[in-house]
Amino acid sequence: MTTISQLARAAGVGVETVRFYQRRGLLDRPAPPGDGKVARYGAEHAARLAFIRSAQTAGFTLDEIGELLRLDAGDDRPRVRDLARERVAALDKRIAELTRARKALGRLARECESSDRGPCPIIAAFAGVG
Amino acid sequence: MTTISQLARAAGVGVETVRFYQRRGLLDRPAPPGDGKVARYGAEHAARLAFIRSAQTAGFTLDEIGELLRLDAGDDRPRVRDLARERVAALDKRIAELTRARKALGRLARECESSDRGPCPIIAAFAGVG
DNA sequence: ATAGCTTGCGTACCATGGTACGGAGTCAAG
DNA sequence: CTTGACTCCGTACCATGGTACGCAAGCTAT
Repeated sequence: MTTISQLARAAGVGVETVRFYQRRGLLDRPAPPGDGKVARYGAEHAARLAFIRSAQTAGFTLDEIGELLRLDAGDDRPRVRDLARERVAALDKRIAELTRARKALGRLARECESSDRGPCPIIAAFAGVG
Repeated sequence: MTTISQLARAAGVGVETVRFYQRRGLLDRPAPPGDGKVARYGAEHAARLAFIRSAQTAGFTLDEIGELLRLDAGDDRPRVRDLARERVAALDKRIAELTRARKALGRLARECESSDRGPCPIIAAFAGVG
């Protein structure tokens, strides 16, 4: 049983971030304290927080993570798979976009470095000249 | 010489977006109209707008694009190259992150699909069980 | 000439994921 | 018994890239 700041430190996030997740409905607020006046957090809170951070690194948005958490209780595996497939497709799309941008820019940077004569190829490309 | 809405349509953006770029200082406002009362935009505005959209697809932020536009006037090619290299590095980093996420999630999705027995591997992974 | 569409302008709002601040309460140590 | 550290809570603010709204003035078609 820990306090909010210990919970946050253990997960590598800020106290404000924990509260933010609570407001978002991703993380329970612990039961109001009975006699002691500071609420205590337990292992289930730490696990939930770890889940959120894990899912985040897999590219899920907080809204999607909220849905995954609700799904965690039930057993709607087809829905979980749909979410995962959607996310994989979105990741593939984004990776392809970034890869295109990276190649184009890398090429321009090499061209620019290869000579200082004439207009800068990078600027020229954006200006539609090249 | 066109109106703002024609300029926007030609570039495939909304009128509000053109105004947004003007407020950001990326795009000039045309000279106040003399006798006719509607301001007219010329080829240089269209070119500037195209530049912005181009640089955006290369992954530059609007702030960086502002700097590129200022650099376009001068000839500080080393600075342009620095910006391009920074952007390439950032793109590489982001691509690597997304690729990691994509692989992990793709693997989990396949595992989940291969069997409906036991807990869902996707949820289990996020929960730290697997 | 009058309705209705654009223009120009400022301001407010959207999503996304946080971060910061102010104020009140509680707790332990000096 | 006061200081400092921490908690709780709401609300406001940050960056990023727009989108929408409201209003007045001018343009155009009937």
